[in-house]
Amino acid sequence: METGAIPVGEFPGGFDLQATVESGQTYLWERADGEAYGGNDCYGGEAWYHTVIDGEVIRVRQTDGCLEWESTTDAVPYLTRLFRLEDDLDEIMEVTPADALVDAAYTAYAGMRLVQDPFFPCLVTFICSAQMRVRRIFRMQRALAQEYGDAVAVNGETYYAYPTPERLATAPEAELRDLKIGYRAPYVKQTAQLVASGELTVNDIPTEYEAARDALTEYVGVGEKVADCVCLFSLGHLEAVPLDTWIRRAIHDYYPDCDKETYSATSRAIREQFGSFAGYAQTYVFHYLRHNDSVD
DNA sequence: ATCCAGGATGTAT
DNA sequence: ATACATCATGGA
Repeated sequence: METGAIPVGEFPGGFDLQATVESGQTYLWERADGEAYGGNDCYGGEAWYHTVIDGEVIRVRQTDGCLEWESTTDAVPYLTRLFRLEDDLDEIMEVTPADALVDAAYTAYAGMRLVQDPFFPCLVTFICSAQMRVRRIFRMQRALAQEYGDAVAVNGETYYAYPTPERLATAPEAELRDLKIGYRAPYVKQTAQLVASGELTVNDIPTEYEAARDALTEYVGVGEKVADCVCLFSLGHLEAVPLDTWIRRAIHDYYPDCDKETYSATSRAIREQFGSFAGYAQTYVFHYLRHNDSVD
């Protein structure tokens, strides 16, 4: 295992590993000390997290201003991309209008960054997220990885990669349902088939934001909200604002002028208010509201 | 027991 | 285009 430490405290806006990987924007990192995701506290200030990407294991933890890592490869380029370490948080917060709610969220989770997840895992995790609590989404992804992901053994530990499109495309629907995916099982299978067959891959998704969101809804189980999650958490469209139940409620209560009849109209209104980094504000507010309510 | 969770789909209007 | 029932599962 190679090891290293990235002095993230020196980056504009800093970095908060726990908030970044436990805020419900990515479901691809597992905390080594067990299942505390989505909870109100979490005692995980210096916990290790791990993921598998491109067949490589990456473990990270945060200790006083440093992002420590150990990996089967040089993790720095991966971490820089996956955690968007080059985003200038100070600049982003400066150009994003901060009212009382957004400002409170920024303050509470200073250093939280958006992630940039790999496309297919992000797509499937958010298909699974429909009508599901955050903690259960983590469990579903872990079950999928253990059942269908390639195993990587390092230092006596076994890690599981996220399943490939080919593997999920050929999995019997009944098996997927056994993993407690519920009615999303056929969505996952059919979407995996679209990707595995080459019929609709990430290369077919337009680069422009709204066009990308529309194209993503051609996958099965992907509506406007899930498409926005993929736009924001994988494709780097930082203006995307997924309108889930929490954010809809916040818009209704705090920004009634943006509360329009249709998804796309509300989306446009909220983006006009918060600008090209509206997705950052969305993710902070989502985490802030859900965390303070501490439902799961 | 009843309601709800980071919603989407199929069908009827 | 819009309205509605339906879809699993677990936790409050």
